[in-house]
Amino acid sequence: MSDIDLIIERLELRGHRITSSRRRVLDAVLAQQAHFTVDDLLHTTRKVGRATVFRTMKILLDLNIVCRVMMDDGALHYRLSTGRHHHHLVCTNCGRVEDFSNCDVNSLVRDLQSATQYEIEAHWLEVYGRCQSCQLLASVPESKSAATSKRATSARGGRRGNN
Amino acid sequence: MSDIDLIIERLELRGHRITSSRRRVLDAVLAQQAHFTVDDLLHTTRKVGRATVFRTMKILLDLNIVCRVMMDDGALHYRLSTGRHHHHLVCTNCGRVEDFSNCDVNSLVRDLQSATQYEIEAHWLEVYGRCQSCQLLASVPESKSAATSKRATSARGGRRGNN
DNA sequence: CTCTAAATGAGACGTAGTCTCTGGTCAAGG
DNA sequence: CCTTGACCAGAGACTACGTCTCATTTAGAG
Repeated sequence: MSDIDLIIERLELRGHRITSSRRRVLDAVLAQQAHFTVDDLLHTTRKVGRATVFRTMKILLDLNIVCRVMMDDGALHYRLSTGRHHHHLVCTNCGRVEDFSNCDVNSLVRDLQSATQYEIEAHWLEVYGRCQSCQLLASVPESKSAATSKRATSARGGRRGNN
Repeated sequence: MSDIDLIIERLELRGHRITSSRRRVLDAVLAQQAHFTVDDLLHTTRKVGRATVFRTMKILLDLNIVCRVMMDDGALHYRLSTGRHHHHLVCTNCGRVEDFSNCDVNSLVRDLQSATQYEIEAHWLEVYGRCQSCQLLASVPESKSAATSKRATSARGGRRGNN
C-alpha cells in the first residue's frame, strides 16, 4: 500500500471525504522533497483554491502527516512528518532540515516541572546551525556556489531569537 | 540611573538618535507589566506611527532589551528581557510567562553537534503548561473565574506544534 | 545657527492565513 | 426519482503582522 493510500485511509477514518482537490493537494505534498510553503503547493496544484489548500494542510497537521518548521528567518514552512514527536535542526545557510528525536528534552522538562510546579504539556524546540557541506563550502575561499537550494524561496520578514 | 536612561545610553552608544517618538515607545514598553504586542503599544503611544514602533522594537530586540515569546496559539508577543539567554515557560490557560535559563539545553546541543556534524549556532525553545494557580482553579468544579488575564488579547490565527 | 544624515508618519504593499458566501457533490431516506 | 442535509470547493474579502517608499522633520555634530 502506497503512502498516499495510507493517508487517504486515515482521512476517511476521520470522516473526511476524499475529493479530487484533496487528492491533488496530497499528491503535491508527497511530491515535495524538502520543506515547502502553501505557496509552493499552489504553484504545483493548479485549479485548487488557496483556502482549500490551507484547509487541507490543517487536516494534515492535525493528523501529524505534516509538521511545521520555523526557519531561521522566522518563516514557517511545512514538511512531511514521521508522525512521531521530533524536533528540527535547520541549516541557516542552505535551509536543509534534519529531524531529531533522540534528544533529552524530557529530563529538562521534568526538572522544570518540579522547579516551577507547572504541569507541562508541550514544548517546541528548533535548533539552528550550519550543515557539514556548508561548512566545507565556507572554508573554500571565494566559492560562489553556496546557498542555492531552498534559500531563494521566501526570505522576507520575520526575525528569530528569543534569547 | 533609571531603566529608561540606561536604555537610552545603550541606544546612543549604538549611534541611534534619541527622538521623542522613540522615547514614547520606550516609555510604553517599560510601562508594560506582562508580555505585549506591537498593537498594545500603538494603543498606549498615540501619535507614533506603526512603522516607527516596529522599527524601534527591532532595535530593542537587537539590543536584547526585549525578547519575543511564541504563545501557544502561535501569536508572537514581546516581553522585557533580562538580557541574558533564556527560555520561556508559558501557561496555556492564563498566558502567564516565566523565564528560565538554568536548563541544560547545552548538553543536548553538544550531543547533537557531534551526532550530526552541524556547527550549531542557536536554538529556540518554548515550553507550554499550566501554572500552579490555573491547576488549582481547574480542580474547583464549575469555577467561572479562570482565564481572565492576558488571554483576551489577540487569539486569532496560528497553530503551535512541530511534533 | 546650519547642515545633513537619520528618523518619522502615512500609507501602499507583501505574506500567511481565516471567513463568508454561493454553489456543487453525494449519500440516505421517502 | 426527488428531496434533504452534510460536507466540500473556489472566489475573494478581510485580518494580522510586518516591511517598503517617499516626502518631511529633526537630532545633534560642527
